[in-house]
Amino acid sequence: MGRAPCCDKVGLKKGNWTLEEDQKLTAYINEHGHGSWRALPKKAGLLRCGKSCRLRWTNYLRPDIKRGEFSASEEQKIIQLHALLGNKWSAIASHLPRRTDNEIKNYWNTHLKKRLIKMGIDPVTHKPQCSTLVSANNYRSSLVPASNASAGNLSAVNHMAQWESVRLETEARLAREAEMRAKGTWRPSSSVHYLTQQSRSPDVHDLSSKRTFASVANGSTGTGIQMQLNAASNGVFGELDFGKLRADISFMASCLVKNDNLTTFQQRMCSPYIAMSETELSNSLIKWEKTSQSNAGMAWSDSLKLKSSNNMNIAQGRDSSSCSSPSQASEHGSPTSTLSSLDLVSKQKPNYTDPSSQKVRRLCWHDNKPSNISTPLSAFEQAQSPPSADVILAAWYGAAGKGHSREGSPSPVPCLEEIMQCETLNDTSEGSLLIGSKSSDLLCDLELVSEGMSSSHHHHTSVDVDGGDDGHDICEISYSTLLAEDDYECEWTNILEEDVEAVSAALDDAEANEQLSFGCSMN
DNA sequence: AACCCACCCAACCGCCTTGGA
DNA sequence: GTCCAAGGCGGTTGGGTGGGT
Repeated sequence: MGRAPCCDKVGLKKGNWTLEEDQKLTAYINEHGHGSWRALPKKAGLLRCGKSCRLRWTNYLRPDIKRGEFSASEEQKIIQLHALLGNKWSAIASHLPRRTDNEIKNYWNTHLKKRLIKMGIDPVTHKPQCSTLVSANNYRSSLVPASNASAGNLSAVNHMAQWESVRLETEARLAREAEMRAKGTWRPSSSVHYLTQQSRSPDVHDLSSKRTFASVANGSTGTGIQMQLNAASNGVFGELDFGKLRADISFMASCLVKNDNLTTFQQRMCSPYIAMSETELSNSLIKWEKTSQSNAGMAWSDSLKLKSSNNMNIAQGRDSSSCSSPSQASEHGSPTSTLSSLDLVSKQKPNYTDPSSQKVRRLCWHDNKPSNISTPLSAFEQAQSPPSADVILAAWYGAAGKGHSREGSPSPVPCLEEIMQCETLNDTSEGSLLIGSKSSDLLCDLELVSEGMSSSHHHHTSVDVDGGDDGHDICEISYSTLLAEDDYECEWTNILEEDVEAVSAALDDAEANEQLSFGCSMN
């Protein structure tokens, strides 16, 4: 038995809509809203089925839809999104404001698909159908800004797609979680691994007193990052299994080097501001790796229990990010740079959601920059874009390798924080930092909720991991600014109580069973 | 002018999902 | 848990259109 029709179609009109019908439908919806689509045609005096009315409205008559030619950037976006999502037209449409899924679908089928085929690109896989290098390059340049295109290769596109996919999934996840939190139904992952009580530093505040906490560290074996954030009342950060972190970053970097994916990495990280060549960066990282072995035993065999001394007096609403220079940051209480460390240069961020209250933080080498990483400081001082991959990698390495780099800070955690916050450099109020790794079980679903750097904004940072098709896992640190402060406060409260309970219990269990250990080996 | 053909895209079809009873 | 209505979604259709012969 076939499916029953959506409505009784006897006597109903089909085919193209007339102007009169459009006017009737528009007038009715403007006055009454659409309500039940099934009932609408009768009420509106139309001899159409409800479904037909709905489609006509959503795809054509709705006032908030944009019609007409697609811009180059829209085309580029459609191709990118199609590479990630396939024929998920509604999902694609959700990233193209005011465009309907139907319109995008049609445009794809009639224009873009053919264009790709002409270029020798399989429109399904987005990979070259044959070795038509010129066409493939054209394809790449249609996806990658010109400033980047020269440095990349086609694999960059695929990786970008994977990364973008992760980002989209993370966005969706965060949205889901936010919704759950708003409903008070959110719970941390059941497979949470926490640090043992013993591993916590005395200077880390007791969890139960934390103002800010929302951490899910989905523990697994191997090379992942395990973090626990015991957010102090005056800021963020607590403990981190830096042995694993370092091992993972090290592994990641070697994979990147081995697999010739640094270009991809650079592109995704920093676009036009790539100060080092791929070879230069590879060599630097390898060299650094060798030279760092000597102190690795000490620096990485211990679980570093950390409290950020770079917590920027958040409780007082101050932080170094609101300073216009490192020296000012220092005056505001942030520690000064000592070793070959990172420091922050804050600059006013253009086009920010709230320019008056937001500052841009930029990572740069302040002094004693590692000699084997030739990052020209001026390039970053002048740049109006996120720092390049070498700086970020160097930041991780610098942080990891030196153990710590700041006076008064026993740990590199501040550097991690800086890396996260560096994402505020993005042109929008949200962004992400992505790190690839070849470990198949790279873990980590960490979420940090902290009070924002300014009094009027809260920042939401998370780390997520997902697997790429090519065997690489991708760790994403995403960042967003939540502007709906009231909602956020509500969410915040909900999280706090639940998490304190959950984490306390987890800590107790861990302590009792000695399930968790830190100071993982480096291999 | 008439015909053919390829192309475009609005609209349709049918399956799937969701949410309420 | 089941049923069902409503809406969402993606694949496909077919009428309109324009260019070529």
